[in-house]
Amino acid sequence: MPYRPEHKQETRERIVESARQLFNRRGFSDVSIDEIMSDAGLTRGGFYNHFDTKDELYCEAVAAYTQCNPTDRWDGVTFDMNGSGRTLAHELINAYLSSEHLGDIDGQCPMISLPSDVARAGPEVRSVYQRLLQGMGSMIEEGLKSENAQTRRRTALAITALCIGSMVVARTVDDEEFANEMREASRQFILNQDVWKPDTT
Amino acid sequence: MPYRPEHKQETRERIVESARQLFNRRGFSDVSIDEIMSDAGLTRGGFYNHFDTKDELYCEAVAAYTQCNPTDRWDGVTFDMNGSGRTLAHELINAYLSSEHLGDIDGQCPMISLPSDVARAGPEVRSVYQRLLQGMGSMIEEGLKSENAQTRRRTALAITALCIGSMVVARTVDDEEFANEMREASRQFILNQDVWKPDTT
DNA sequence: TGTACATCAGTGAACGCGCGTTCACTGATGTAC
DNA sequence: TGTACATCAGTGAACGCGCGTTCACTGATGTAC
Repeated sequence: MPYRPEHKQETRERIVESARQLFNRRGFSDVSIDEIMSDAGLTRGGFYNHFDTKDELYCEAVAAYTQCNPTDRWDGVTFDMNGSGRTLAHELINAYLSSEHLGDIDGQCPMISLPSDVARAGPEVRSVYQRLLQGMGSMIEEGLKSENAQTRRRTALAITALCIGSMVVARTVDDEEFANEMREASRQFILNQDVWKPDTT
Repeated sequence: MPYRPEHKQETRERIVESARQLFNRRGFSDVSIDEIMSDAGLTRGGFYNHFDTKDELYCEAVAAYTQCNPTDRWDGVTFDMNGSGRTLAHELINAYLSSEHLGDIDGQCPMISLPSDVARAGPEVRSVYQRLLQGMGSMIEEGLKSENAQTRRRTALAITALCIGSMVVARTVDDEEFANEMREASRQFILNQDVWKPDTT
């Protein structure tokens, strides 16, 4: 056994992390395997020791985001309201719609950076993406005051779409001021809705 | 003068229209000039009689959508509520968030099909895109009841982000039922807001 | 503790292919007579 | 009305390049003795 058993796994994770960041920045098609491998401190040829095809890496890179707890990921960027009675849903929304998250292209949620790419991708990637989406929807739903279940679910879906949509749109424009106006308008709009659990307002 | 003076312009428009549809379907990078030209009934070489680079065509293809009146474009898919007191904003939202618009990949608004591509594109494309965005925001703002101007503008921006976002997200998932749930939940959420001009409810 | 060895993660040259772009040409067309 | 011609939109072979993928190899490593 020439290398420690964890060695190969660690290299693989390094490749996935490089890929995730590069895909976030420039999409799937415009990033080459050469670039990913060299970003991970390796050379082209080794890639196929770890993956069968570039598509397989694409799935893993999108899934990689799911595997971290979202609160871990956004811990550094939550607003300073800790210790208050706010729900997880509020923390999530404030962090998700923060200017830090908008600027953090490498660390950004792939639902913001990759929706068009995923819409054209194969069923594996798309189902990974849908799981992310439903996870976010569930977290938001938990913060809503209890009316009938269908209303809650629908409201949660709409708010999820608004969180993602405003950030997607904000990322497309060059005009940074307009981008932040869009982001902040959406954040206020969501928080001002009369749908949240009473202890969160 | 070997051809009618409009001849070249017509060919050019045919190329732009083919490009717009193919980009909508598969994005900028994954569509080749060969495909576009052959879709327009032409061959590769002629492309450079009309455009200097592929990027120039990209700008025109996104802009092409702006040049039609949005109400013209969506006329065929508006809900059957004509003659009622509904505002243009309501018509727009119902058409934009219709299942017809979700399914019409070729004719779909480029803000839905291309946000990730545009986020990575050059400043020309991005500014064309921003104009589309602001146009939609203005149309929605006209349907809002008059409070102070800033509140109106912010509300309009959030609703714009939700219209686009829910459709972007709905397009990414394979599960058609979930996609339509997302779309319909967002549509209801928007129309149920207590922000619209009284004559529209 | 020191050495010889088998393993396999990583290397880098090479492949075939499709791309954006170029260019010498062709032939359909409107015009001049 | 008929013909000869100049124009230029459109053709298709060719280019150089970068891509995803393959493969014979190398050399760092943990293990056996």
